[in-house]
Amino acid sequence: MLELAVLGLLHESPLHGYELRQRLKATLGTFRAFSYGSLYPSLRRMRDVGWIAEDDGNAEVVAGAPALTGRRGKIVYKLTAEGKERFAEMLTEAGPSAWEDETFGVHFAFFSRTDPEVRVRILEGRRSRLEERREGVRSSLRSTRSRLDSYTLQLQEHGLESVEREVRWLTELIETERRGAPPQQPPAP
Amino acid sequence: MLELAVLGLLHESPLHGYELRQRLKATLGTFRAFSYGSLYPSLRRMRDVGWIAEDDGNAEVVAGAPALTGRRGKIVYKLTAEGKERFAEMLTEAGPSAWEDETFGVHFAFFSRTDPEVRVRILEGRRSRLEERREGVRSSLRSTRSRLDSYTLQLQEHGLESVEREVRWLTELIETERRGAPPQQPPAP
DNA sequence: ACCGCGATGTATCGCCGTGATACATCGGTC
DNA sequence: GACCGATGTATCACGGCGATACATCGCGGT
Repeated sequence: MLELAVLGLLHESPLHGYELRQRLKATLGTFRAFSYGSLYPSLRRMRDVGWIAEDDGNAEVVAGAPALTGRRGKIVYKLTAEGKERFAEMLTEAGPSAWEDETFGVHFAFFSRTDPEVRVRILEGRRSRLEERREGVRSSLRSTRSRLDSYTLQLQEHGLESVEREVRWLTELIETERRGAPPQQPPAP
Repeated sequence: MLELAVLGLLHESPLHGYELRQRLKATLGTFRAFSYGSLYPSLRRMRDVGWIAEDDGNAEVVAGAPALTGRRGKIVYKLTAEGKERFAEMLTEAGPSAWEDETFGVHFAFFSRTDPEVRVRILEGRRSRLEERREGVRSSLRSTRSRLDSYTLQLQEHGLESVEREVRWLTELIETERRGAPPQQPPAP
């Protein structure tokens, strides 16, 4: 989850923790935050298993004073070969884990590096997931509508509309995918 | 959070765990699930601090065989006086904790038992929370739009529209509240 | 020249909720 | 009379969150 996101961002360029978090926010947007409380431990774990490494760049600078003062500089991470492999693997996995609430957004964010067939499968998986949920809400609403106070009803209906909207969005995306060209890409003249 | 929800549901009628979870799903809808993994421990804690109690109803039945077989029946919980107090207190708290993502839905679900002024304050708090987020996304979008691939862009814009929709919904609710009558309630003739 | 302050930067900790799993009972159906 | 899905209670490892701590940097104000 977080790991996939980190791998994906580091795939573009080496980054340090703070930057990583900014990019996370900018890339995932409203969808998910990811606090430092999960980011730093995650970075440590990924470093320990060797998917990422500290990129000390060119450490040709003075080697005396900094050490004495306990000076702590930025810690820049970059992908290792293993990390790249792992990232590629993760992008081909189109199982349920790819279309759950928490996961889908991250997978989607890296769709431009995902195989077209996998993309469609994930989008469809996500859609049926939401369709199930929609039916659940609908039937629950049918059977309990009269018993609910107006606020609860309001909440239910707002939720239902959100899901419906999401389904429409996915349907459009799927059609676009099927049509061949991902968003814009006019055929060569 | 879960505690508020449980208190609110038990306020209507005594329930056992399984039922509680069904009601949770039906009441909160798409908004939040709450698994047994949090429900049962929470019930235990709330019982320990005395907000709820096991309602053994009329235990006038046979007292022999069941005990011998280690028979485990339903465990029905009901609110204690303390629990009712605590619930009332929670409903008057209109702080940031009431309009965060995870919390808002639960508070909203019990609006019919919440003071009108508190309702408006929570709705407004929620709205400004979302407006902040919206501005964040917008400015991040303004400054990075050109650098984003079409999928990331798609995700951003979908997220932005979701937030905008939510804000509109809240604005309508606030206006309805201000107009006096919570959804339906004609003034006495 | 100095102070303060907000942004940058790394890190930890307790809390809460999830999803998987286990296990037992009950009411039907074939 | 055997099976099965719904009902019912419970636990555990795991992941992420929010608060918090602390240090540095660059900047504007006086």
